[in-house]
This record gives sequence, C-alpha cells and structure tokens, in this order.
Amino acid sequence: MLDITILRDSPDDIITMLHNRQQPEDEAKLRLLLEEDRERRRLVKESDELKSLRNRKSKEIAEIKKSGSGSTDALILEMQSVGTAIAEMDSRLTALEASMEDILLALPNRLHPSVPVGRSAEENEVFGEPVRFSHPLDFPLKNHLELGKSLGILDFERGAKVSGAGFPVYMGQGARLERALINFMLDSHTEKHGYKEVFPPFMVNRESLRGTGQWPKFSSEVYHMPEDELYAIPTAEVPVTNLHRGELLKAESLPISYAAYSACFRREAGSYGKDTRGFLRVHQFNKVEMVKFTRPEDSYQALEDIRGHAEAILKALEIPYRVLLLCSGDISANATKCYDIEVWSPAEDKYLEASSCSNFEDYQARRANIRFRRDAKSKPEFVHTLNGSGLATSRLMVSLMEHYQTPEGGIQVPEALRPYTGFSEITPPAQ
RNA sequence: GGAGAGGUGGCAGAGUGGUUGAAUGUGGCGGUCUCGAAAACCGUUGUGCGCGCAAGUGCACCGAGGGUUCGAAUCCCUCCCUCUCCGCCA
Repeated sequence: MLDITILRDSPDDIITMLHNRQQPEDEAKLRLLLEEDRERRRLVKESDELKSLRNRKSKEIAEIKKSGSGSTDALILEMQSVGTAIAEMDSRLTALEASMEDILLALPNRLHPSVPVGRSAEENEVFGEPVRFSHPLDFPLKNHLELGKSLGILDFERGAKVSGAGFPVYMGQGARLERALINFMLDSHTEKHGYKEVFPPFMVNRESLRGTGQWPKFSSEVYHMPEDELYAIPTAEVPVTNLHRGELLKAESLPISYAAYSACFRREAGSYGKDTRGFLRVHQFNKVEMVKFTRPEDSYQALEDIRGHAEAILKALEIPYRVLLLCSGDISANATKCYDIEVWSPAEDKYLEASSCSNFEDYQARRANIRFRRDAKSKPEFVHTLNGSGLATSRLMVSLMEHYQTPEGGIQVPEALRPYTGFSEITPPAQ
C-alpha cells in the first residue's frame, strides 16, 4: 500500500510509474482516489466540528444536571439533530474510505530508479555473468520426466490419481533427495548467514494475505477453504512476514532474518498449456524462503545480501544459473526491485525461474502495520520488508537431475548434498 | 463439539453512564544526588486522522463491527481471539 501523502504531493511520479509498469488504466483509479481524498478531508472537517460542538454541549448538560440549575430539554433536543447530522456524515465517510482503501490496495508499489524500464519479460536485464559449471554432457540427454520415470523417483501419474495434475509424488531416493535439498538450504541460511529458522503454518487467514499483498488482487491464485475461511499459502512469505503484523518492533532487534521451509500451493489458474510438463508448473512445491525486516536505509543492501544467499546455494551445488534484474513491465506489483534467479535446464535448453528476491520497502509493512521506533523520542516508522526464495526445489530439481545425469541414465548427487542424502548416486535399476 | 473466564497504553493492571485518553505499577527519556553507578526523589512519556509554516488545536481510538443515549472503556447485539475444564483425536 502506498502512502497517500505521496499520492497527494507527487501524483505525476505515480502516474509515470503506472505507465512504466504497463498498467496505464490505473491512472483513472488514482485520479478518482485523489478526488475522494479531497472530499474526505472536507467531510472530516465538518464532522469533527459538529462532534466538537456535541462534546461541549454534553458537558454543559452534565453540569446543569449536577447543579440542578435549570432545564436541559432544549439542549438535548438540539443535540439530537446534531447527532443525526453526524451519523449521516459519518456513513458517507465510511463509504468514501472503503472506496479509497480498495483503490489503495490495488495500486502497485513504486519502482526503484535502478529498475530498467521495459514492457515485458523480454526486456529484463541479465545481471552479472551467467554462472557456468563445466560438466561433460556429450551424450543423448534425458529430461527430468524421463529420468524421474526410469529411475522410479518421481511419479506424476499417481500424484494425479491421488490429487490431480500438478501434484507430484517423490519416491524413494527422489523423496530423500528432496528432503536433503531442503535441509541443506536451511542449514546454509541458518548456519552461514544468520537466519533464524521458522516452521510456519501452511494455512493462513485473509488478514495475512492482505498484509503481504496477495489479497485482494491475486486471490484467484490461492486455494481457499471457505468452511473455515482459511487459505493455503502460496509461499512462506505470507505467514513469516505476517508474524510481526501489527507489531511495534524494537529498533535493536533489526534486521530480523528468518528462513522457513514450507510447501507452497498455487492454483495456477489460466496458465494451462504453457510450460506445464512435469515440474515446470505444479500446484504444490517445496521452497525455503528468506524473509527480512530492516530499517529503511538498510533494505537495498539487504536485497543484495538475500540474492547472494540464494546464489550461494547454487554455487555450492554447482548448478548453472543466471540472475535477472526484472524490468518495470515484469516486476510484481508489490516489489520496488526484484532479481530472479534462473537455473539452467540442459534438456529443455532453457533457463527456469527458481528464485525471486524482492524489496517491498514499506509497501507490505504499511498494509500489515509493522513498525519500529528508532529511539525513545522518535515516532514509529514502517520497517522495510524483503524476501527471496532460497530456493524453490521443483525447478532446482529439474536442473539438478538433468545437469548431473550420467551416460548410464543415473544421477550423481552433488558433493555438498551427499552428507544429507547418504548416497552419492541414483543408479538405474538393473535390466 | 460442550461449559466457564477473559481481551484496556511498550509491558503488567485498575476502572460498570458525565472534566477517564484513561488510576497505579513497571519500562523508556530528562533531571536532582554521586568521583561514577545503584538506590531514592522530581518531572516527562500512546497512536491515527484533520487544520496550521510552526507553536498549537479539533476529532477518533480501551479485541472487531453494529446498536441504545444529549453523552459509552462502562449498557445491549453479532463476530473474532486467548485461557481453563470436559469430549474427540495425530
């Protein structure tokens, strides 16, 4: 959520941002909001003046009744009509404020000056050099589906039977490899980079979705259990960021860094037909997420740190990847700046998104009311929130399986992962 | 699922219709004392919105939303949450 004072003071900056984000149609919403804001302030003033009058007269009534020095009937009659006028005005205010909030919740975040202006994903910038790890793959390659099936470690068919398409089942060494990845990533973040481990709930209420920005705009992406008014989390970002919703944090507790594993659930409505095979698009996947709460002046350094921590996983696993700096037309509505990390899929011959690292500045903190006090004499300020996947295992698994496949049709386990798997290679079953 | 208790400021905890934005304690900040600290004592200390260059000033806020009233932390209704006991259960 944007600060309405910024909208008032520099609406042109926000309009430029809307155009850069390829959503010029929101300009009309912004103009309506500003109009409603003026009307609201006019009404507030009038209503407050009437309330002030009522407060004064009510005190008078109390004094007259106490001293028994006269009749209060006329005053009470007068205040009855004042009360009616106040109620009428306040109900108009309530409606106006509801409309303003709808617009404010729908408007996207500002953009950081370093974000390239571009229309779509094609105009994202490659950040730094793609990282390669030499690995001879000079034999006919299998893709992750073929490998998963022939090795008996992934079972999409039975997943579809049990739940539906897009719910993969990991079997045997595949399940162990998945768990090893999760443990390895959590250990890396907590032991090397100072994150505190969190194991969050996988279902949240609507307030939490609203706090991180999935509600109301992206609610169709989220599984909903209406009987209990609960939502399956699309990412651990939601429960972990909302841990501090409504809190006034101590300045010395910042920065707060959390790392959390969770399963992630996404409806992926309307995305059929594109990149849907196997792991490329699923309804349930596993992810280790990093979440940070920082002072405003520290958030952009923290974003670089998070990106580095995600990259450290891929470097340790020796999986080829590249980093993208998302352009204004592709970056998500909540973020001011975002890096995507993409792993290389040799069999698909393309990069797959495995991580997204974002700074939200105070956009989520304002929605979720997460503040801190710089020192005893200062007013509370909103913190900045950030998060990054570190990382999602499904696309990572694709890259790992394909990148580490052997000519015999097996998969070698990366060195760093072997203490976690307890085996160094997944070998094909004997014919 | 059933029964009961309760949700008040950073924290603890009074307050059941009229100077209560809210006693008191504690924590924070400033000061006195001290070589310094502790203790003691004195002062100060909520958030949001509106108006204002500012000093300031008006309004709102005692879990959330409604209602009664000239006036609500206080009375009524609905909902949410926490705790205790019972039942069921991994």
